[in-house]
Amino acid sequence: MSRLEQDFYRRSTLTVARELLGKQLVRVMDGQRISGLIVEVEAYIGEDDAACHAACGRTTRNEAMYGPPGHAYVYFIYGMHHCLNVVTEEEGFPAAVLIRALEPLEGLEIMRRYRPSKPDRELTNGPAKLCQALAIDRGFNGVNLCTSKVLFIEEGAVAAPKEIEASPRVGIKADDEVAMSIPWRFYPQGNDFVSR
DNA sequence: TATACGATCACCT
DNA sequence: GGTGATCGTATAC
Repeated sequence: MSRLEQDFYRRSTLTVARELLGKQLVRVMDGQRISGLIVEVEAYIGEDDAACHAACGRTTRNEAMYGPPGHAYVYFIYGMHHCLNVVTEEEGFPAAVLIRALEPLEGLEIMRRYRPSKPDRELTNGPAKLCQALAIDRGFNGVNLCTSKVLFIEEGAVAAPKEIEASPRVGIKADDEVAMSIPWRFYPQGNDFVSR
């Protein structure tokens, strides 16, 4: 299966977000593949996007978003959770796609070990859950997904979904009418592994 | 140095 | 449907 090249990420964030659906996120641990199909994403684009971490300008936290496309942006939130993003567009422009949910494919037994006493459906159906299942933490911030041996994205094993739903993003401030009304969350119609 | 809060989850009712 | 956990980061003093 071929890995996505940097040119894939160096495009409009909305295009990258839609096309990431159906691709395969792969984590390699001790020579073992842990992977899943990407089934839910959200786009965060530029300093004008109030919901984007870069809305307040460049800081040490969101540094990776300003970096070259195809790199990971991993941040820590709520004192206990990690979330994984993929940096898009040209270097210097802050934009990224948040990976919100996966459909588990390989390494299920390892995911279950990291998420004890959880049914398979809840292994990776949320941004912090999938990081837990794949053992992704801030150490992966800035990793180049085009060259890394332990974290990357491949062409999906199945055809890209045809029917894509778009809706407002989750978890952003309710009083921000503009950010709330932009439908930049994408997922395949009727997929069982999308978060709620 | 101190404080407030967040792109969430799990568990309670 | 509501709330507590828990801490890095940004911002203010």
